[in-house]
Amino acid sequence: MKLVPNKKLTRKFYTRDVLTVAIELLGKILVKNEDGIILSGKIVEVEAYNGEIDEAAHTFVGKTKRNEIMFGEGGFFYVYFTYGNHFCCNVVTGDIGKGTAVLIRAVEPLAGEDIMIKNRFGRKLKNEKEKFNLTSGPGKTCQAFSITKKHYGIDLTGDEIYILDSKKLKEEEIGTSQRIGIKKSVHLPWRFFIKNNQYISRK
DNA sequence: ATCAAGATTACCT
DNA sequence: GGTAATCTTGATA
Repeated sequence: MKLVPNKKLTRKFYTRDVLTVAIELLGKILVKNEDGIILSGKIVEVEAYNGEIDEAAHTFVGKTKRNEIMFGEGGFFYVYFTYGNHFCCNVVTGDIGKGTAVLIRAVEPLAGEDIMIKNRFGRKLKNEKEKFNLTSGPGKTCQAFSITKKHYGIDLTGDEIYILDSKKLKEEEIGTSQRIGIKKSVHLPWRFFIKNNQYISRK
């Protein structure tokens, strides 16, 4: 797919197969622009979820109030709350009715890193090592970006939360593994990450 | 109305 | 390496 560097990804990008979108989202730039505060990060780790064949997907059981947005058109934001503490954010993919989405598991901070530090720790960094604990997981990323239920259903082709294009990664730069933290459909190799990146959640 | 599980994280040994 | 914390959601009655 032909795309222009540093331009916002369009609806067409998102309304494709979930695995294709998941892999191509690596290296792209997640941007949040709210109340004049701009936060951004390079996407370095994702997971694909497909309710049609994947028991771990929230959409596997059919439509509920929580997963409704995942059954809509691609290019919308699916945010959910889990384990009593954490939000996780996803990019809905495919056509209406598919129930597929990509979980953003980790990013590498770009703009607004100082604000992310404040959002995560409420203080300054204690050491250099702590820097890599900023956004190295789905819950951490949402906390750093102040992403909550309030952002459920946002249109990613809009101006509040969106994703910028970037140069396509080479195949050898991308790693694949089983997904993390699930108990069903564990075998599916649907986690994708940028090899040797310091911000991925696990080796 | 009640209950069990969960796409996690931080902290412990 | 292991596990407690914490509460929304979805299922069952």
